[in-house]
Amino acid sequence: MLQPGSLIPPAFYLREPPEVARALLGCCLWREGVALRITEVEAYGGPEDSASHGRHGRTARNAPMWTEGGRVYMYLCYGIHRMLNIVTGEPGRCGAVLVRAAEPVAGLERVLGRRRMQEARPALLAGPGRVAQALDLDLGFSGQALFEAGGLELREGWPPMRIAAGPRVGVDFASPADRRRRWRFVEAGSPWQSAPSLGGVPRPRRVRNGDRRPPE
DNA sequence: CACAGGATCGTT
DNA sequence: ACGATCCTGTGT
Repeated sequence: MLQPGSLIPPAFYLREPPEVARALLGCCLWREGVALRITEVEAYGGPEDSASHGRHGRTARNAPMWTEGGRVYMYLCYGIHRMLNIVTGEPGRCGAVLVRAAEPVAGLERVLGRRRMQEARPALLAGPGRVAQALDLDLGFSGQALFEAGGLELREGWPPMRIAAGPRVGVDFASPADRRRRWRFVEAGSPWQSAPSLGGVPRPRRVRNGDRRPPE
């Protein structure tokens, strides 16, 4: 039987988003017997980060990004998917980390049911929409404190051996500099990550026409 | 008040 | 490659 690690204290979150993002790898999200070990994250900053929801200043939707670190910011993406973000920094500062992939460590049956899958393959939890679905999170979780027991919690897990960094996914609308910023972090070598893969685990490529070479 | 488009995913 | 699906942010 797996023991929950200890709750992560508020001070953990009081750093810049990329630092918190790296530290989140290996930590476990717990809710109602389900535990997911975080394997992929992305850092987002304040108004100075043109890829961030904070880029236009504080609004009704993104207000949780300005709250104290360790709280949740949920939003709806493409009208369909719910995204789990972990707020960073002091109150009044804007920053958050998007949880993009995880590895199941407890409550697998319930996760399989929510994801409508028969067995645990990487697609079970590879992608931010899938992570939120596996934890059955909705927008009402915005504002929840991860450092308080009950509801959704963040607890200690097993840190990665090595971390790989790359550019963030799905931010083509941002400035060239912010697009290039390497604020996506994954556990190197983990199969539990979304596409495109980082850190030396080539995802099986679907090739259209026999033995055509992939572009450089 | 209209409208464009998005920190995605599953299927074709 | 595409459609789903809804609400935010911006402009008039």
